[in-house]
This record gives sequence, C-alpha cells and structure tokens, in this order.
Amino acid sequence: MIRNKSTLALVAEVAGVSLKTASRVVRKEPNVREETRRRVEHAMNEVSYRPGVAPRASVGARSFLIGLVFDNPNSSYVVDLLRGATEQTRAEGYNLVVEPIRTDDVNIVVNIKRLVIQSNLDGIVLPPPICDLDDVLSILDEFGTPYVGIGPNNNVLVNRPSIDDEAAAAAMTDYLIQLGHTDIAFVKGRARTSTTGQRLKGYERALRNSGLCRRSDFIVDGDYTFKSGLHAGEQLLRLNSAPTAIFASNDEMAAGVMTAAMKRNLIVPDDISVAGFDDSPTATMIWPQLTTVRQPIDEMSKIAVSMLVSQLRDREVASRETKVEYQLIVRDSTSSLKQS
Amino acid sequence: MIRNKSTLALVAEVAGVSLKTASRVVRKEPNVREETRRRVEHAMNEVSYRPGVAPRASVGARSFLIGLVFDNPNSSYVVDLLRGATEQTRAEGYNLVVEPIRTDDVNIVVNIKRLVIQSNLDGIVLPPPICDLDDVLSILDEFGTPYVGIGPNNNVLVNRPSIDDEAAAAAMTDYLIQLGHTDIAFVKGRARTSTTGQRLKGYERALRNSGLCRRSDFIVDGDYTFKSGLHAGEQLLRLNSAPTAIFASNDEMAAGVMTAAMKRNLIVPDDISVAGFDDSPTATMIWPQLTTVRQPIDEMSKIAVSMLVSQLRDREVASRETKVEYQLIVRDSTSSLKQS
DNA sequence: CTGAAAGCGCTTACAG
DNA sequence: CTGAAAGCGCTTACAG
Repeated sequence: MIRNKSTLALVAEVAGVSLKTASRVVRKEPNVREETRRRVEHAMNEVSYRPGVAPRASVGARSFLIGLVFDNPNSSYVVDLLRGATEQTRAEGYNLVVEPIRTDDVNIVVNIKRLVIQSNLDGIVLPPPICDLDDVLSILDEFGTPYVGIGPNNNVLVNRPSIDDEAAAAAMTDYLIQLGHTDIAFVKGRARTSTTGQRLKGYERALRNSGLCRRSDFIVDGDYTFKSGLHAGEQLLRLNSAPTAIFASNDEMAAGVMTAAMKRNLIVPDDISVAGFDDSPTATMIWPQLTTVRQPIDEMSKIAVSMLVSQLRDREVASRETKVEYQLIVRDSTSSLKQS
Repeated sequence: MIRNKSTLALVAEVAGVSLKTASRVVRKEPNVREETRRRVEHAMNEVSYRPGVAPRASVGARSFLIGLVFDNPNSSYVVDLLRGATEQTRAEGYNLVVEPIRTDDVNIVVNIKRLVIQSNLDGIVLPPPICDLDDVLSILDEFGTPYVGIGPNNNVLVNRPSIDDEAAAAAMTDYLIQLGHTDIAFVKGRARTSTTGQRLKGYERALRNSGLCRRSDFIVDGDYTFKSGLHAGEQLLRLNSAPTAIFASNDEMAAGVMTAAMKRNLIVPDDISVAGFDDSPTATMIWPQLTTVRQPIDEMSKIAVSMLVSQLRDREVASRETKVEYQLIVRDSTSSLKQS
C-alpha cells in the first residue's frame, strides 16, 4: 500500500517555509511574496501535492463541499446536471457531493438535513422538482445553508438559472398554429413542479393571442413519464373531435403520445403532429424524430454552481441575469395541417 | 446560521462516558456493556447526532468513502448504477463519492489518481468501460487501492458482479433462430469493452450450434450509441442479400437500427426483426417496443459495493458467486420469419 | 509578508 | 469493559 500521500507539512518542509505560508499559496490567498509563492508551488509539484478534501471539510467555516440532490424520472436530465455541476464545481475549487433522493419519500426533509450535516455542505443546488418543495427550502433557511435552484421561479425571492419556460412553450404552440393547426392539445407535466405551470401558461397564452379557444378536454394530466404520455395520448385520440396536434411538455411524454398514435395506426406527422420539450436523447431515438425545445441543462447546472459559489464568497445573493437561451428544434414529428 | 452540529464530545458528555466509549457505540464496535451502549444511543438521539463524514475520512486508516467513476453513453445505465451504489453504500455505513470521467481523456489515469488521493478513497467501483482499462487497474494496484469492476471478466483475477453476457446473447440469438430466421446480423458494441466481446461470442456460438454460417458482412461495428446503430442499420439494410433479423448489442443501437429500417419504409417486425440488449427505458419508448435482454444494473451495482466493503473488512478478495440473472424480454420488434 | 500555536471532530494505540 | 492522551492534516485567530 504505497499511498504517496504528500501532506502540506511536507510541502512546507521542502519549500523551507511554515505550514501557514504553504497553506496560503495552496489556497491562493494574498500576502505572499512572489518568490516565496513560486518556491512553494515548485515544492507542490515536486511531491505532487493535492489538498485532501476531508481535512479541509472537517475544519473551519467552509468545507468547500457543494451538494447536488436530484429526483427526476428523466435520466439524461440527471446526467447532464451531474456533468455540468462536476465541471463547474471543480473549476471553482470545490467538490461535489451527490445524492439521489425521492420526492415522494416522507423522510425527504430528514434526508436532506442529514446530508447537509453529515457532509458539512457549504451549499446545495436544487434542481426541479426539489426546488419547488417548501418544506425543503424552509429547513435549509433554518439551517442557514445557502442554496440555488434550477428552473423557473415560482417564488420571487429565489433567483435561478432557467430558460423562459413560458415563452418557450408559447413559441412551440405558435409554431404549431403557423402550421395551420387549430385543434392543439397539451399534456401537462408533474404536479407541483414550476415548469409544469409555466409551460401550460405559455401554451394558453399562444392560443389566446391567436384567438383560438382553450378547450379543457384538450388539456390532460401527465407527470413527465413515458407512461403518462401514453395514457394522455390514448385519452386525447379517443376524443370524438380529436386534436390534430399534441404538444407534450417533455420528450418522454411526447414519445408516449407517439406510441399511442401508432397503436391506433395513425401516421405521425401526417395524421397527427406531436411536439415535445427538452431535446433529450429520446427526441432523436424515436421515429419520426421529435420537434422539441432545446434546453441547455448542463449550462444551467454550471450557472447554478457558480451562482452558489459567488453567494458563498460574497455572503449575499447575487442578482445576476439568470435566463439562458432556449431553441426551437424542428424535426419530423410535426407538419402542416392537411386539408380535409 | 443555526447549525445544530452535535459532536461526539457532546454525546459523550450527555451520556456521561468518555469520548472513546461514545465512539465505540457509534462505530458499533464490541466491548461495550449493554447498559452503557443503551445510554450512549439514547444520548445520540437526544442531540440527534450524525457522525461527520469529513473527520472520519481525515483520520485513521479508513475513510469510509467509496468512489464510483463512470463514463457511459447510456444515461439510464449511469442513473441505475448511482441509485444502487448509493443505497448499498449507505446500508454498509459508507459514503459514496461520484465522478464522471471520460475514457477517451488522455488524463484519465491522472484524474483517477487525483480522485483517490484527494478524497482518500477506501475503494472504488469501476463500471464498464473503465474496468477494462489496464492503465487504470495498474495504477490502482500500485496504490493498493481496492476496486471491484462490473460486467463480464476479461481478466480472471478480478471477480465482478455480472450477468453471463455470452449466454444472454446466445439466448437472444437462439430466440431469433427459433422464429425461423437464418440471416441474422449483429451490431457490435464499443471496442475494448468486455461486454462487446462476450455478446459477440454468444451470437457466434448460437449460430454455430444451430449450424448456421457466420457471415462477416453481417457483423458490423458500433459503439453503443444510437448514432452508431443508425449507421450499422443503414449498412446492413443496403446489402444485396440483407438480413431478416438484426440483433444490436444494446437498446440504443437497436433504436438506431429501427430508425434506419423506418427510413427505408420497412416495417418492424414484418419486414425486419430487431432485438436489443439491456432493457433500458429506451426499449419501451420506441415503437414497436423492443425485444431485449434485461440486466439488473442497480442490483449489480449494489453487489459491487458490498463485495468491495467485505474486501475492505476482510482484507482479502472474497470469492463469492457473482453471476446475476438475466431475462429475455419478448416484445413487439421481433416476429416469425414470413414465408416469401 | 511570514510564522508559532491552538484548534477542528474524530480516531488510533495504549494503559488500566 | 472503559478512558486519558496523542495524533490526523488541515485551518483559524493572532502576533510580529
């Protein structure tokens, strides 16, 4: 077991400085003479020193640890989140602690509390739907643990990186209207998640702006899973006056809608146009490929981390621009309304 | 900032015992009188004590930290891995440190080295394709860091939880043969990954056992991505004497093959049968739903963690049964060969 | 700009 | 079965 664990003490000894001075250059603190800094840096390379994350975390006010919890039915979302957060967290000199949790778990608050305490987290990033859980937010407030959410606000106090979900959903709906569709249905996302409400609002706004009437039988429940999309699609296509276009508020549900259509021997997009949201890998793994809205999850994750870090540094919430760009991606699952 | 961080010292004080005794019951060590144990446990609840992960990790021989690195194009695989590892790791009293890495990164060995040193890992679990990288394995051996892989062995010395990939691939091929197919093509996985070779072997074995000839133009390259499956499908369907069934060695590639078929206006499974491997969410998000082999990733991940933990405890590699069950899942993408 | 000392929350020998 | 002491690798006041 040759664990060539070089310690800060070794670095200090090799550089011929005190522990504290070595610590200063490792932590990139000011007040070190340029020549001293260079000597220490050289020593660090010499013994290939890496500051251990555990000792830093066990002492002092800051642990340099940021937590990422997630509970999302869409695994590509989780992986994008993870990659973005890992990258930015490393760039900022922090370490990431991840924890999958279940929103429907009654112990969710206890679990987050345990995570924050046990790991001594400096802050935590909360993707949807966790950032929409008031219980979680208030326990973090009580602890004084800084956090930043991801996705549209339903609470003015918290600023989060997000696309404008409402505008994006309106843009997709407008696109379907431009194709000549007037009977456009909408599949809602998971209840009590802020994206769900925003996307529905965008759909309704676009309808209203074009003078189309909102039919309540055209708005059906879903929970962002494929299965819920399948059920929603079956329900919509069973209608006496069925829609000619269905906008599902994420790609997995859109895939479900497409399956429902195909089960009825309907051809997408000739008989029915289908649109999704997210541009997840699923969007291009189904046939025909899905018209959708691209959302840069990894970028949002990076921004969330850097917002959190600057909040940690400045001890106050930065009010910075947090809207990121969405993009309408037109593929083959939508087409002009055929004259009948 | 009311961080009600209760320390071991507080527990000891409340219980009226020494620090060491309190430590003993927290760590579930022997040699504590039953009554003392109870008193300490009561005190732990009283002050809702949680041992901090950082201090444990910064001192002593063991850090109680297990690493999970991954680099997989398939995000559902990653998430299953993560869930399984998180669960088992917690059950064993360990904490999980995760790190996404890139196999094609030239710095991969350096990154793993850094991870092991910085986080002071007790051990690490290596899913494919990382467990098939000799460089990584040898640096870990040099460090004396225990590891356990996942997936089929290509190295007798390492035992890993896995299904029998060869047998599973043979079973799928046999199934296609039973449906009457004789012209069965195979799409290979990523190069230098052990599953790739095993699954190919299974396909070839089944062919051989049924007296069918192995056509080299029916075996095409892939890398476990949708895109590579699409290309492979196009290549196979362009053949003068095209196959009547295509077995892609994972679901994403099978989805690509199906898209290639649909682009040529072929009907699956009437014109061409398509089978996959993994039973990932993709398998049921495409239409027709995919015939595939189910592999319990989360269970394999759990087993990997518990193997690692017992290896840590006993200081020797446990030789235990590590094969887990696979399951042939017949859905709608395969059918009997039509007489022509 | 630099350092000697005390401290973080836990663990490891060791002694009784 | 129990505990007093030293130690882990780092950081935080504080002094010069």
